[in-house]
Amino acid sequence: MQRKPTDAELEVLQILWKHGPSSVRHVNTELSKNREVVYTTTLKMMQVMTEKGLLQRDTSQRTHLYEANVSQEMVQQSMVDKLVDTVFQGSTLKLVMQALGHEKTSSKDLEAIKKIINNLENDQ
Amino acid sequence: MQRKPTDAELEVLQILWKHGPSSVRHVNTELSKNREVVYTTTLKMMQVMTEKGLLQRDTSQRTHLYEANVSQEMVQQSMVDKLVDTVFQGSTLKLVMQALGHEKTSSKDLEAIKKIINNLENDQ
DNA sequence: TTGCATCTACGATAAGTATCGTATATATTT
DNA sequence: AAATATATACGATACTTATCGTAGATGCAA
Repeated sequence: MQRKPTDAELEVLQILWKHGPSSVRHVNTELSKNREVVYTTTLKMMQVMTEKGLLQRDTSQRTHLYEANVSQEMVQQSMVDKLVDTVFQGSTLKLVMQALGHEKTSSKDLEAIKKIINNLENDQ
Repeated sequence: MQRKPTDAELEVLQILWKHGPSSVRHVNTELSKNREVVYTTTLKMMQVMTEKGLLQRDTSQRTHLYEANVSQEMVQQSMVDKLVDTVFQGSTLKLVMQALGHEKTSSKDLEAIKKIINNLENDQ
């Protein structure tokens, strides 16, 4: 895969995953809901991300349309893998324990997780 | 908290968490098991980490002793929180699903997680 | 006590990240 | 058509990260 996305790049990806192909203007407007960003900063970032292969763009119109060129699932997985690797000694169990132990997870969510575990166990 | 540790800094922290207060020489030797690092690179990094507050050091001897100034649990938690925030839309459930769904988790581990969930449920 | 080994301090550098200003082209409005 | 708004392109800059070389101090061994 390409180099892992930076934090700022992840913000852009989130927006594109959610909204699909978008103009720089749109992404910038969305970003601006959280923090102050100048338009050309967003533009430049998206251009760089395109060079890196994280995005692809349609330049057939004056207003270019960008879309994510990596799937959310792949990025999620590679970031989880990396986290497990670097701070949980390779143990997914430790990660899950830490995640569940601290966060206030709803009982509905806990049930959902149990269901997943049961499915996994039946698969084996 | 202080700024989040970089990847290279995490490697150093891992070693200090595992071995306790250590000399630069020791950390460098450990790091060198994975990749090539020049001694002064490790030294410089640990000096910078000390400035950042990630480490503290005892300079009473010629060979300084460094130890982690942040706990493994806190770093783990803040990294999990951040991951949940930036790529799982704030949903711990999604993170856990992704982690369990992909990794081949042993049935012993799965049982352990179920036990944790049961404990959490009883607490509520 | 002279020389070798080992330590810290410090500066330089290269690469990557994030930010923004200016220039220029293209629409749109008046 | 002229003025205004909106796009992209591109370069400059400041910061951070990672890396390493050199210098100088300190300890130890021959």
